[in-house]
Amino acid sequence: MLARRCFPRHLHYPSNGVVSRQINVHLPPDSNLNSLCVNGRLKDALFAMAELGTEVSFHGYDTLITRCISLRALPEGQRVHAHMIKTHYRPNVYLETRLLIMYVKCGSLGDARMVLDGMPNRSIVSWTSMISGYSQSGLHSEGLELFLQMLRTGMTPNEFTFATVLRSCTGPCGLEHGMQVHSLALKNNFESHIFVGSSLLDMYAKYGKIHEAHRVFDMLSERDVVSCTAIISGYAQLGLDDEALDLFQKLFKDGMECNYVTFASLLTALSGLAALNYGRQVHGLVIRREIPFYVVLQNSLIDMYSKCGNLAYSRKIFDSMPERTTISWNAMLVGYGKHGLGQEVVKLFKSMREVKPDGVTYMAVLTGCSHGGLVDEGLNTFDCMLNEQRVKPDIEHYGCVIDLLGRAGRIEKAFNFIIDMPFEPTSAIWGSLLGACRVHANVPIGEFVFQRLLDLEPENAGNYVILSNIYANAGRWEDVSSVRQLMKEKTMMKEPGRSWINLDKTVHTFHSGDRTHPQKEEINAKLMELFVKIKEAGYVPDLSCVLHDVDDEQKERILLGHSEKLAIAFGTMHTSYSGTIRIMKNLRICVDCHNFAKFVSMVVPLADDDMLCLTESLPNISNISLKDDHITGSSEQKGDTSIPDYTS
DNA sequence: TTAGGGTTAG
Repeated sequence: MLARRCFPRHLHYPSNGVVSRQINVHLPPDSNLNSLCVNGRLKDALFAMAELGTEVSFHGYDTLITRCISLRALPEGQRVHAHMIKTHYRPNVYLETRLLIMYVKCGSLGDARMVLDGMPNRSIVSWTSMISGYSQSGLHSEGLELFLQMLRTGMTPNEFTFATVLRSCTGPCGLEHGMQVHSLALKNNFESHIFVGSSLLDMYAKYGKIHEAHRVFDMLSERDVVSCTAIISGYAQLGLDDEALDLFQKLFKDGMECNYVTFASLLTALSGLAALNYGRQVHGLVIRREIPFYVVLQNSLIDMYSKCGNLAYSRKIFDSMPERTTISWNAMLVGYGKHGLGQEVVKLFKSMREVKPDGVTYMAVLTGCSHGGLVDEGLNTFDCMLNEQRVKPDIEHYGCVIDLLGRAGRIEKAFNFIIDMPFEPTSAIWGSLLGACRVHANVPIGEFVFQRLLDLEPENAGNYVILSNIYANAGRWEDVSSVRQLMKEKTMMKEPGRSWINLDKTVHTFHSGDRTHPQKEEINAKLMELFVKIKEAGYVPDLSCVLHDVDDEQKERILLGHSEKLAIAFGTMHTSYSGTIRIMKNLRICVDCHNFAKFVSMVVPLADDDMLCLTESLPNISNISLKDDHITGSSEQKGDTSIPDYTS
């Protein structure tokens, strides 16, 4: 078009008797490089480049490098770079930066750094691209070091640089560095920039500074799906699940945009809350909004259903996945392990072919074996880990083996394993063995372990309680008194046991021996009714769970007052017997309450539907909708379109 | 030309 406009009008249309002049259009010699690249003929373009020799222009090189970047074509990119050197072409800052970016995108950081180091002049884009390369490869200290080097040259970072370098603020000194970068961002007026702010709040959340993270979030000049997801995820990753859910509901009401990452993060919070109803509705929302079921989201769903007690549904999702990552397998293995299905853990692990196990996989298998009582399988797995040497066991893996041996009653073997392991034992390791000493009544090792724990965490009341438990179990009531006296002197208080149940949007909390609930008489009557029924079914109270020197009748009474039993009795009073009673606890359940719950499940009849649900296919949950500021199920739907629940 | 959020374990 431009060339045409340059020609005088009279030369375009020769009139009769006038001989037209021959027009020669002078295109640059490398003009065909662009069309070759655009048409996907990179190899031909490179051949043309070689033929052209020194006649390749700035635009020609730019076209070639851009194509190499988009194709992540490293060898081809190297040929372009080599051609520049061979023909003594002197690229400008822009073109050298493009070369650097090509190496970064192709994962060749060493070459990228050589380009940067050889640049006589560098732009902010050159620096930022190199820092970004380091940050994306997890080379955080290199990224930070380069950032400092950049500052020393007097270069001022821009919003891209801040958003990038904040990702490198991780590890032991990351918070300190991050706060310094934050100061600099403030000075340059970038704190409220949406990309910089999102990185900042994410950095603070990852260090547990959730208030600072939220403050940055509130300061943002605008909000988008990434910044909203980052703050929700920040709460969820810290285990502040209620807060994550509340914030999601608020932002959702305000019209926040959601994508698969938002829902994956939200599902993490719902898993922590064991909030199956919300989890189901999020699943429904994902379907209704036609959010793509990327692997990350499916992994979150597997985890949510298993943590909410709906393991069969996790497996349905797992089996339906067209593609699985190691995390998908880990989530499923963890699910089986948490449900005590050790055999399933081992079976699934053995069938794991499509992806390689990682450290989390081994943790899941070892804990699964530990909870399922599969000692030999667990030890074999650990040996396998040592032999293969692909994943190096860390102290947590050793901890799992100690737990495995301890739970199985092999206390001395567990003790020797601790002594021989290549790590300094932590309080968690000794704590695991102390728990095993309580279960398997090993007083001498228990006393030794308690002394080690006294050195490591003298203020942990739980260790004193377990030791007193060990003494109580051995009938050494004087020692029990001594330990309790020691606790009193140190003014230690064990966190009291507490259970709660969510009924009709109200949370009912019970403490041990609670007599404060308005329905205490009915609860007590129901408790006695259940007690009689389960005793007939074979339940025998486990009096060893009582740590007081009282007679057996008194021990039974104390056991019956445990908060979870009160919550169970209350649940059966108000929940249809065909439904699930879901109780949350702040502490681990005692053995007697565990047995109590199992027997109650046996004597309280389930409706046939619950049993049938196990074999049902994925139900249609597209009718589930969001109403007002709460996520609720639609009351207008016909038939049962909810995801079935078979956890009772 | 350069940038931000994500799933499993403990």
